[in-house]
Amino acid sequence: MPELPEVETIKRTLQHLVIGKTIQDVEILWGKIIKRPNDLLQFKTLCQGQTIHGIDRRGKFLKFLLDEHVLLSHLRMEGRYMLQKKSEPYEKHTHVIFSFTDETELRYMDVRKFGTMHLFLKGEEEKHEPLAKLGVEPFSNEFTPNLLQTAFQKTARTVKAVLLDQSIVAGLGNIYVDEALFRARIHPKRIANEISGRSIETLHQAIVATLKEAVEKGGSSVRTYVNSQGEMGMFQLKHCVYGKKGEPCITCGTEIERTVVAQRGTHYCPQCQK
DNA sequence: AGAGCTACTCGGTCGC
DNA sequence: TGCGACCGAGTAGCTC
Repeated sequence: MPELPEVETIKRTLQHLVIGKTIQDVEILWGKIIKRPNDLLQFKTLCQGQTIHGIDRRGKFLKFLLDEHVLLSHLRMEGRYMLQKKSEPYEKHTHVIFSFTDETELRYMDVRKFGTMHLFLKGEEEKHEPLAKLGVEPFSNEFTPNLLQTAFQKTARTVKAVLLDQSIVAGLGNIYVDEALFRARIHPKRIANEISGRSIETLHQAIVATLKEAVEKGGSSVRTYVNSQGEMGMFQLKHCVYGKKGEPCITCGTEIERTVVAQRGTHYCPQCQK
């Protein structure tokens, strides 16, 4: 489940692999991945001949910077990119193939077929869905305890639901919300507008620290997730609560519990998190 | 009006 | 072995 640290890791890996390459052709084996433009032939035609000049990240979206266009790619749960030789056979679940003018091609694979791609003219992408309503980047100066406080004050949703809301902070997902809440010792079901300013400050620090450590470790490898060079991220070794149901809390030894909050499986320590 | 739900997209996995 | 429930990110569309 690529969240910000995994997408950041993939971005850095892909930068080394595809910057400077020119797209010769695009093959689309599962059309529903392409959300914009509507017409698949138009998507192909617009990509053809364009060179990849850079790769950015916004929230959990990858941004491929082309000559005239920007290609947004969201991996959802299990999307992956692989740079492979054209001569290599397609692996299972390969859905979109960007073949370059050299002997290689960038292949998008996705077991769940949930991933999306949007193509925009440069500068247009921030004005439309899916980026238009995206919240602040957690590593930017805009992400402050004050911003969290303002968002928390005006809602009776659970703190977990608010942190998963991409229109407030972009890039947090199920794993890192659980980990950040554990670090901040806040129960995931706490109501956002009932959390003290001091706790919000702790939570803010916990979010930034958790994400920074995860990026340094190359993200988490959950299920089949592998970055585009085939390496496994190592942050899952650092998980304190996610996927640890029944295991002792590293702080107090109490068994980690699993519940459902905001329609998501949620792991927490019933002793430490209040 | 706007906040906050639910349905929907998929297929591997798991439990019965 | 077969079948249905489940999971989950983001958004459309619904309800209250």
